[in-house]
Amino acid sequence: MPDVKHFDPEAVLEQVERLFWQRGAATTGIAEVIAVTGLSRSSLYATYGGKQDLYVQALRRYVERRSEPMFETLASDGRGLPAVAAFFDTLIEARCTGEYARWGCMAANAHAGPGDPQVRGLLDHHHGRLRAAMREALEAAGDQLRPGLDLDAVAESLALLAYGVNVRSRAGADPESLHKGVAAALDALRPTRT
Amino acid sequence: MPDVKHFDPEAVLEQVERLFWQRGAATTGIAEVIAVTGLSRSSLYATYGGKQDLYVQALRRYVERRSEPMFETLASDGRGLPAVAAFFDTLIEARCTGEYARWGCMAANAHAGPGDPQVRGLLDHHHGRLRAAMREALEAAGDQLRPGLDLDAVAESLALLAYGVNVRSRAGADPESLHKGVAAALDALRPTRT
DNA sequence: TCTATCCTGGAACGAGCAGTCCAAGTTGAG
DNA sequence: CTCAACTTGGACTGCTCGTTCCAGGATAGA
Repeated sequence: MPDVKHFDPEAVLEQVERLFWQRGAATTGIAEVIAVTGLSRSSLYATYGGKQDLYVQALRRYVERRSEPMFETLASDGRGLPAVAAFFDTLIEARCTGEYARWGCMAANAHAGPGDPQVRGLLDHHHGRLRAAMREALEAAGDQLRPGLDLDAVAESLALLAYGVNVRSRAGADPESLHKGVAAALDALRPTRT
Repeated sequence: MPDVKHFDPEAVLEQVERLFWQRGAATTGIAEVIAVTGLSRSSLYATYGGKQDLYVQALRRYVERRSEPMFETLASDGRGLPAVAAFFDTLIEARCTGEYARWGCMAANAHAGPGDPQVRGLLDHHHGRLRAAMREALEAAGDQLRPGLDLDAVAESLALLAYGVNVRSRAGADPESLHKGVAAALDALRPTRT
């Protein structure tokens, strides 16, 4: 059965992911996808389906291959607040400098689009994973935290803060301001110095 | 000079604002704008220019007429932390229930679009105003706050938090979770109970 | 070598897009 | 009343969109 594809579907999907991540789904045409990936319309539609399917697959890849590793690092770090701080440092660095500067977070960006059910499912999953990882990191913080905190609620607030960082970085926010804001949020969690 | 328009440009602009706010600029066609406003292509293009100009004007109206009043209330309240809490309560209520439920914040949504310079200018202005209002509210908090806080940094962190609320609410986030997250962030600012 | 199968390239399609243009209508000034 | 200025409705244009389709090429098994 000569059914061997002439390209690597995973590698192509990564290119597509980057295109949609940077430019957004609505403002990116199939013609651009073809130009960037180099494959033909037939192969594209045969392999991935239509544009919306393609976008969903790209977003899924982003959540699984880009976000999830960061979440796992955060959850399994074990240092407590320094792990959370490192997470935000890495995030701000990635969002403001280098190859992906001003691309924001593809999942955060996707919130602005139309409310496709598949997309919403991915976004809810993404948020749940972020919050859970944040919560795990906080559980390891012990007495680095002031007493009496509701860790679930704090995890939620830090997850929301991360969305803020992602959103503002896409508009070219000053990384120093972002660092300051994050530092203030984390400082407030620490016990009062005695 | 019979040059009286047959419609109220301001009222039309509000309808356009709501359309772009809810559906986004890229996914809204001029045909929809015409259908909703009831005016003709000629009048639309003669009055507002092309689609991008129209979007910028709608976004400007949103920032000036929707966001700014909330910022002014926050800045001039004078109660301190309760004012900040009330701001977030109102925000979550507006984002999750009623006429504008799941529309998010038009300015936050605009971050996901292409980096148009005019749009970016509006978004930077919007963020600056939010942060400044937050800072003013915090200055009135006095000893409601734990000592030693950097108010600028805290204001930035609360502004970022607001973006998180706006973004997640568009995906239908549970308002209770949002309230919890906000409450945790504000609680952490208070002095340790003695 | 022959054949069945599947992938590939590119032409073609209809729909929808943003934007232009002009004849017709309306209104205040003279 | 007449005219000039301006708005209005809607036909029209050229383009781009996502999607379909098919002839041709490549390949593995018989």
